[in-house]
Amino acid sequence: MKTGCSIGEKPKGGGGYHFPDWAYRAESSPGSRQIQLWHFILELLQKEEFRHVIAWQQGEYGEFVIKDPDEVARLWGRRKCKPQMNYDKLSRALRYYYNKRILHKTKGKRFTYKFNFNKLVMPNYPFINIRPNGAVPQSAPPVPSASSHFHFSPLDSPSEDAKGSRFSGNSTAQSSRESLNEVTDRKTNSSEQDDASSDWRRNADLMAPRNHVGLGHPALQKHKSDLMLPVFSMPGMYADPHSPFAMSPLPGRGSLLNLPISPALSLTPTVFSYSPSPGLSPALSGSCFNFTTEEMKHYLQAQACSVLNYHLSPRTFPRFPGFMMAPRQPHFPPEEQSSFPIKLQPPPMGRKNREHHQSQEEIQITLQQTPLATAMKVEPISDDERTSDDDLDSSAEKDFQSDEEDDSFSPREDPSKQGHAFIKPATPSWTPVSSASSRPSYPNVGTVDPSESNRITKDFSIDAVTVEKKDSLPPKLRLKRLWNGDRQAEVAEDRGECRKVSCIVNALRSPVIPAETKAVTDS
DNA sequence: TGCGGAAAAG
DNA sequence: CTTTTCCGCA
Repeated sequence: MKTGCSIGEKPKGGGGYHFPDWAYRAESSPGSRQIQLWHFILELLQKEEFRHVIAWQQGEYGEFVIKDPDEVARLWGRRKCKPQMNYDKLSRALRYYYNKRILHKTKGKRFTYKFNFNKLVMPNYPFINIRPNGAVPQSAPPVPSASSHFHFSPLDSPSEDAKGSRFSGNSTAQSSRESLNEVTDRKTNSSEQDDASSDWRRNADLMAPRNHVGLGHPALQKHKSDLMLPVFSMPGMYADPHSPFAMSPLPGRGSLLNLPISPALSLTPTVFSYSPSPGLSPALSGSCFNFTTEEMKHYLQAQACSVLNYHLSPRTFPRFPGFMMAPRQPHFPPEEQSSFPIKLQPPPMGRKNREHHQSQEEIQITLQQTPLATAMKVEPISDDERTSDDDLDSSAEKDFQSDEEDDSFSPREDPSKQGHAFIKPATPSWTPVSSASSRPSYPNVGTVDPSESNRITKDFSIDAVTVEKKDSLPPKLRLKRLWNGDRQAEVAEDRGECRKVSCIVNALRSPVIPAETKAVTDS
């Protein structure tokens, strides 16, 4: 049973790490609990075992290459119990991420895609991790430093305006509090280069870019409460230097991030996410994220924030405790699982039921075939609620599954025990802003390349539309709208959740909020 | 190869 | 909703 197919496994309890309840909540994992493809990809990328199949592309952070498409598809199919899976299908799923801005294709490079970190949160991030004090865990290879600057498209930082102060600037090592503020602020600079030292804040902005733009939509806004990402420190985790997840070697602030979320952020969906498409403005085109370690760190933090703010697809983030994976990592037995029969699923159904059902038999797969497959890290929470626990240890049997398995943790424990810091979202203090409805202006659009702009425009439209009219939208828009809607809903939930937790954030953010609100309103 | 619409499944 | 399945189009 791999987890994949089966439902939940129980975790084992043992070692578990406990995550806050909210981590287990449905809200946290919206929708289907099933693992999402991007998450799966990330898992593969984290494991060395799969390095030959899929790996981070050097040079560009977040960019990865599927070296063996068929294998990846197989693994994915296995995980989802879709024996018929192939790269064509998998890639379609990947393409759906384009609009969500979770991923984008690196043009010109075969089988190469890039995560849009602006949108994703990587809980695992060590950076994020926070130790109370801070040190950063080390291990990670440095983030690439390369060139280092972020180049974001102007889009990202749409209007630069905005909020004004953006960051104060200190260095990285700020207190978490500061972080919060920063986050809150969004803004950005665009691409410029910053010095390394530049703040990540700016980076943060990047993440948040959309806010401005979107700002509006008061209606939409949900204010999310402040959330904090849970972070764990896990040394060792992503060692891959190319991995965006890599830990930062830097000593910096290690503390946790608190991620406050700015109300404003939340709603707007991604309008500007960074999406470098080649077509984009020249500057953008390259797309890229290059950063120094520090920057990366900041960036990540910011991202985290942003994610929250953006509220990506709901499913996207935090919910997975697994994701956070704590310390478990050390053990994945690479071995493959032996063969275990997978549950077959019915033949492909696909679109209109095609007739060809192949025999399911084929389906039966022996997993082992794939040497690669192995334990993967985490999966999202197990499907069932059971709480499981985590499996960290579960080794053996589980392992086999491990590749897919979910890790669950025992719920409700005090995370602190673990040593990881886990932060829950704070309750929001502010009240929702409201509604000023204004249509957003579309700054920068001009700069964008057509395709991109197109997209953006769409988004904007959507937002606007959303605010005003819901139903009339064309289907596509409507979908997007829904998406947004979802988020809103989540927000609400989050709040609740947040409340549970104590947070720090509130105080900090207050100042910010007003600004945002104002901005929105003004528009 | 890659893209994205459409329909359907869960 | 997200992903799977198909498919037609570059």
